[in-house]
Amino acid sequence: MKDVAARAGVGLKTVSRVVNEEPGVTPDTAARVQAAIDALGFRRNDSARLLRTRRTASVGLVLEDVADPFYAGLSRAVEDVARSHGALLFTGSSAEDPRREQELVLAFCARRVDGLVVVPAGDDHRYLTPEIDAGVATVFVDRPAGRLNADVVLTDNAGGVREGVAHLIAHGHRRIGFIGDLPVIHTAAERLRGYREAMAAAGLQVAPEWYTMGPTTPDRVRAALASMLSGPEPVTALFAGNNRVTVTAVRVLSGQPRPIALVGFDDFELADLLDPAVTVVAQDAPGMGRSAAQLLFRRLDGLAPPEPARVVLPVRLITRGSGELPPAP
Amino acid sequence: MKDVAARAGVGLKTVSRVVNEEPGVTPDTAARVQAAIDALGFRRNDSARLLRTRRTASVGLVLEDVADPFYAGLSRAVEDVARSHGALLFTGSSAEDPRREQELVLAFCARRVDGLVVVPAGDDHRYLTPEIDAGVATVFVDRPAGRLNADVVLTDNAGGVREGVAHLIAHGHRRIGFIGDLPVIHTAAERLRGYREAMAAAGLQVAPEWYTMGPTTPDRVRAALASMLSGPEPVTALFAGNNRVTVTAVRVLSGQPRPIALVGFDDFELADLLDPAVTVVAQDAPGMGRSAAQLLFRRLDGLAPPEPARVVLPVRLITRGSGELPPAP
DNA sequence: GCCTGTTCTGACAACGTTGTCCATCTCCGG
DNA sequence: CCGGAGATGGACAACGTTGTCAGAACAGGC
Repeated sequence: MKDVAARAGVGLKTVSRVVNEEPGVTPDTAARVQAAIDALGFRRNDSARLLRTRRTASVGLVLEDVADPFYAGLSRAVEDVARSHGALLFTGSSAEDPRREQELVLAFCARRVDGLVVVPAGDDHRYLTPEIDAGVATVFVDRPAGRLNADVVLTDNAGGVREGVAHLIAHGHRRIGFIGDLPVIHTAAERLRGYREAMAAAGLQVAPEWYTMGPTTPDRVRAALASMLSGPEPVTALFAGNNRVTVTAVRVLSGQPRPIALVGFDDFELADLLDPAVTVVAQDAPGMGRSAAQLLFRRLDGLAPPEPARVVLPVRLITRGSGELPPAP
Repeated sequence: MKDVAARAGVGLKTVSRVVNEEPGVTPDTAARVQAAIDALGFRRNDSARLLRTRRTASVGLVLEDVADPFYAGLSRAVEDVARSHGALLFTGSSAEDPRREQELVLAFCARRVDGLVVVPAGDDHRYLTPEIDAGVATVFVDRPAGRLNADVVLTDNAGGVREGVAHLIAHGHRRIGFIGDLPVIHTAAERLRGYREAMAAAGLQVAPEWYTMGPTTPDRVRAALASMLSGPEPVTALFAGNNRVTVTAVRVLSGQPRPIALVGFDDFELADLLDPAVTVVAQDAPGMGRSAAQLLFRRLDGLAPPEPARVVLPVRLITRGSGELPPAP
């Protein structure tokens, strides 16, 4: 910038004014400065600029795994909102590891991001208190923060499962299985709650071998399903607690002699092309990302009330066939 | 930092030394400084640090759409490599719009990222020359840069299609259709070339109505397919030029009286569960991301030879059934 | 006691911008 | 011709770090 000023024969500040299109520069000198800029190939250093202005125009996004289609959609929505506010996006995957999440979050804070959108892993986010007090706007998505009262955008997990399970009950099922993710994951616990509530609301007892919570690896899901389908009181229908469970369940059930009804949480591509097509409780990933990001920027612009907001997005039951199979005799 | 120094009764530089774990500080003073840091909740400002050291420890990733599963996998791989080198990742989606790509790239450069991984949109990337000359390491992925000789990591698109089409020919097909993306997209053009070469190699003529290039919206794919399947010489097999085409083709073909053989470029989840299961030419998205990022960091560490590298990753034909259907009589 | 070398420590000037404030210049009305 | 307003331009000090260098403190050898 100094070089540009020298070449154009003006002061440093004048160059700054031209670069920022501030008023108070005659067209004549502006042109001279512009020529010098072009000649020297000058590019403003935004790092320095942002150091001075104390706004970095960037936000950090921490989620479980960018490669997961659900988070990929969420991520894109956050990006779009950020762009519309002129901000750039730092992204990082926590892989469901609280330490890695903390590392990422603190790295973002050290870079002085204006705000943070976080899909929290782990159950204790008090480490964020000093950062939030220091002014980093923070919005949690998909799950609430642990031991911290902060903005959060959620899906109606329990309600969605209730609806899905009620759907199975309405089609005559009484013995319904549930396979969920690790119980420490908030969404997984909520979904289990929805399952229990729906069964209770219909006056149905839940046998302990009908539900199981744990890692959603294909092997474990396969084993869990096998044990639900054998025994004296085999289930006639299954509610799959997430995407990965649903896919594995479809694989296992397609090799099953009796048809087993299935409803899955979270929609996925091609669900309608399978045989039978898979009924799902669909959540709106881009919608969650959008809400979270919008809330974040409202905070940054000082347009949100001081107390933490809690947004719960509705889900939608998409009936496609697999949930409408009658119970095998 | 000044406050910390004052509170600990030491000089500014000593605090800096403690924070950076530089040698030459007595344990005694180090402890005093640390206490002051904790008391004041001090966090080093990395923006300022990086302004001074002239290394931002961050790289920019520009791709078409983070929400696309292919790029999501690529993105995650880049992130992992970046993390292992202690760098943070800026992400942005170009939506296949050259102007938006340029905006993103220049914004990243203005932030002085150390390097750039770009899935190029458009056909002219000369705007990057000054940035590259200024020292921003740049690696292109999936497609080469337009009018610019730079590092690039590609998939063997033409070879993959040749293999897929040869597979169809081996199963007795002679009239094979091809539906590809916009011809300005390098990968689309390469795949068309592969199709032509495979047909020519087998001594087969290609009727003009057997192939078509354009936007891969469901409507257009549907229309293209309809016209290939009608007429005096209907195709008996189809090669789908990408993911989205394959999915639409599966939808259309499932409603078709005669079975039509199908091979798609790029694998997708559940391809094995469809009926018939879909044969694909699989490319390795994480592998591409990894290669590109590794190449980038080798450049940054000065370990790569000066001339631009060109890496071509192999593809893999995964036979599942849809490509083995015999031609309808 | 003095010199030498070895630790430590801190002042100071960068890094590349922008905000503040003052100096100049031009133009107009009185 | 003068005073003042309004435009234009530039000097300087931040922003929060780190690299350089020189000084202070301390020990050891003669």
